[in-house]
Amino acid sequence: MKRELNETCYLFFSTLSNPTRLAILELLRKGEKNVTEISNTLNQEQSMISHNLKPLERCGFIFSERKKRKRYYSLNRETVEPIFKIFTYHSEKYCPEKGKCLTTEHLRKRRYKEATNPMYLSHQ
Amino acid sequence: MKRELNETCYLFFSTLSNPTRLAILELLRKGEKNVTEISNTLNQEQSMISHNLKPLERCGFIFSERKKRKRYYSLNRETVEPIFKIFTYHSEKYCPEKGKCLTTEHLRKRRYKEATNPMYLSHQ
DNA sequence: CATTCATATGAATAATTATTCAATTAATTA
DNA sequence: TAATTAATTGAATAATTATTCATATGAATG
Repeated sequence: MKRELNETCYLFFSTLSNPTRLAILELLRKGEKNVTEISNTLNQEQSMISHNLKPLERCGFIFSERKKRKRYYSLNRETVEPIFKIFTYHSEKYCPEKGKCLTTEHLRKRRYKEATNPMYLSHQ
Repeated sequence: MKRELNETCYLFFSTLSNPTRLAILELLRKGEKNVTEISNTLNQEQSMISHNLKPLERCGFIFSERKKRKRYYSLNRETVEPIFKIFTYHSEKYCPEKGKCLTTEHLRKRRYKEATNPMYLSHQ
C-alpha cells in the first residue's frame, strides 16, 4: 500500500552508497561541471559517469542544465550538505577509528578505492 | 592516505541501503528488541537478521546488550533520527511522486518489496 | 547537411552483496 | 554437566549492481 515510501528510502540510500557517485557529489561541491569535466577529473570513463549521474539526478541530489552542446550538473546543496553534515558528526563520534571498522583484507580487494577522492569529511 | 574517510562514508550509506536493515531500524524506533523478536516481527530468518544486525552495529547505528540468553538491540537515536529527518524532508520536496521515480518494471522484480515494512516516512 | 563534439543508452560481463542452510558457539538451567 | 534456548558464523548459491564497450542520439558549426 504505502510501499513506495520504502522504495524511496531504499533508493535514497542506495544511490549514495557508491564511491563514484559520492566522488561526483564531492566534486560538484566546488561548482557545476559538465560530464566531460567530471569524467576527466575523476579519471573515469565518460559513459560510466553518465550512468552514475542518472540515479543522482533521479533522486534529486543533483540538477542538470544544458548549455549549448554541454550539460552541466550542479549539486542540490539544500539537502546534500546536511546529509554529509550528519554523516560527519556520526562518523567522528561513532566510528573513531574510521576505516578500521572494516577488515583490512576486505578493504584491500575493493576497487572503489581507486575510483574515489578522499574529501568527504570536509563537508560542513 | 586519508582514504579511510571515503570508505567510512561508503560504508555508512551502503549499510543503510538495504531494505532489511532499514526495516530493522524502523522496528527499533519502537524500543529495544532481541534477535528472535526482530526475526519474528519482520518474518525473516533469524540468521539473516543476525547477518544484517552486524553491519548496523559495526557502523554505530544500533547498540547491543546481552541480557541472560538474549541479546537486545537498540537504536542510536542521536544520529539515526536526524538522518531520517533529512531523508523525509528531501523526499517530500524532491521526490514528490515517491516510488514513481523508478520504473514500474524495475520495482516489480525486486524482492525487497516483501522484506520490508512501510513506515520509514513516519520518522520525525 | 555532413561533420564534430558532447552525452546517453543498451546489453554483455564482472563485481559485489544478500540469502540460505548447516554447523557452531554461548549462556542458562534442569 | 547434559540439555535447552538464543544467537552467530561460514560457505555456497542467488540476486543485485557496476562497469565496459559499442553504438546511438542530439546539438552546434563549417
